Amino acid sequence: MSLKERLPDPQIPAHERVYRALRARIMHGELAPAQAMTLRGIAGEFDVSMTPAREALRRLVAEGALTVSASGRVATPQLAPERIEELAALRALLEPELASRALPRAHIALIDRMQAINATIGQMITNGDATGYIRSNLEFHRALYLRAQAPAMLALVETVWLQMGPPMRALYARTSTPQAPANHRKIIGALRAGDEPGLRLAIRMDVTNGLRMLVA
Amino acid sequence: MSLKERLPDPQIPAHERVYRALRARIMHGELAPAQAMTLRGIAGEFDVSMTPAREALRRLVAEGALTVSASGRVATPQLAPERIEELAALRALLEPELASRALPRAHIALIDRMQAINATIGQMITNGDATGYIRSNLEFHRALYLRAQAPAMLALVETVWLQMGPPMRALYARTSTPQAPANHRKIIGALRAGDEPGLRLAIRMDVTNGLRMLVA
DNA sequence: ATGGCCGGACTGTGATCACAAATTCGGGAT
DNA sequence: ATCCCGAATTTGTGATCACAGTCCGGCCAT
Repeated sequence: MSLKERLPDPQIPAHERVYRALRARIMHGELAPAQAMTLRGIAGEFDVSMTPAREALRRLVAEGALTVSASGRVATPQLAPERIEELAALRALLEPELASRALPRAHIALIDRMQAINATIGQMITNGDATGYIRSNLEFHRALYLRAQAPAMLALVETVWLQMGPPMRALYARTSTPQAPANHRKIIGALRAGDEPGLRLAIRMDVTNGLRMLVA
Repeated sequence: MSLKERLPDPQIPAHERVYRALRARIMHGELAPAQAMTLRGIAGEFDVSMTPAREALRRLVAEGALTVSASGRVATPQLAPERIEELAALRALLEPELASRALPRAHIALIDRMQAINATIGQMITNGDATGYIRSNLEFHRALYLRAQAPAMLALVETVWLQMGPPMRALYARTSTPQAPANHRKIIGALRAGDEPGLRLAIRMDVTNGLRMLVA
């Protein structure tokens, strides 16, 4: 053995696989704030060596999804309330712009899909599935923003989502009555009506309502 | 020799040193678009092994400063005009907000410093120092935005600056009459007057004027 | 001369190891 | 019981290497 043994590695590199898995965990709120992780721990969990594990972690640190202490230890960040408000302000700034750009390209099929996703969100709430709720919620927004044809802007918003992952988890640990579906219905309504100002407002409300619950 | 030989490595890790150097190069427009680089080349240049070189490059890729081909080669991106416009739109969206938040905290010393930086910008222009011009220009903006107490927002803007580095270089290779100082004087004036709407407008004009030159 | 092909050099990926710093934990003194 | 200190373990950093895929050169056939 030792230096060969390359079995199911078609196309996607190991560091990418680790990165995607960890990123999903963080964004969907599966990790609590200030949760520490070690290179060897991650490497062992994904059955890779330290090298790809280190690359994946470093990449997440670069995106602000993880913080690194002075000694090099990495952990999910413990955000101060002002930082959470700042991230929410960024969402309130960027997402209406993305929605506005997507509006002209939002055809019926998209709106129907968003409505379906919104139904899924309702199910997640009744099931008490916090992770599934967060994931579906982001999927709802991403489905719309993808139509904006603005990859750089979307990438920025996604890093903001990433940074809000752990706080979101902490939120759903204490409260349990999200009102996202109602806001989302307003978004869908504005889309149907082609009402650009209404859409911007609905998006902003949806984003800042989530915030209000987070810091309250 | 071989595995020891750790001479002047106090505090700052090798991968960080490489990262900072490359980041500055890119952001200040020292690298042309579509400029390729190799792991071993970077490693050799900074007298480190491939490992820290790889980490530095991966980090820059994560920030959008570099692109990686399907085969793993990294290079500075060759941005399509729509991408450049998108980045400029992001600046126009984020920077007025940062300026607005900095306004209440902008004391005289800061304004004086910005005026001094603006004078330096003028020198850079007369000297024909493109890199120095870009660097001073960003320094002017960063000096203001630092007062906004919004680290996440500033970090996002800086990654946008990073992505615009290579195109900026390409710009100053063909034109040579930046009008930044005039816009900057308007910014300083609005700061002195405590005029928030005027400040937002001046910032937006400064940003979009640079764009107009970029795509023209 | 030109177009396709084949070989070698080059490049990124991942594993493994040496090393130093840091963290942790247990025992002893107060 | 509490605090402190030192040793053992754990942890990140960086170097080196094997390997496979890619890229670039010249060479041969047409």
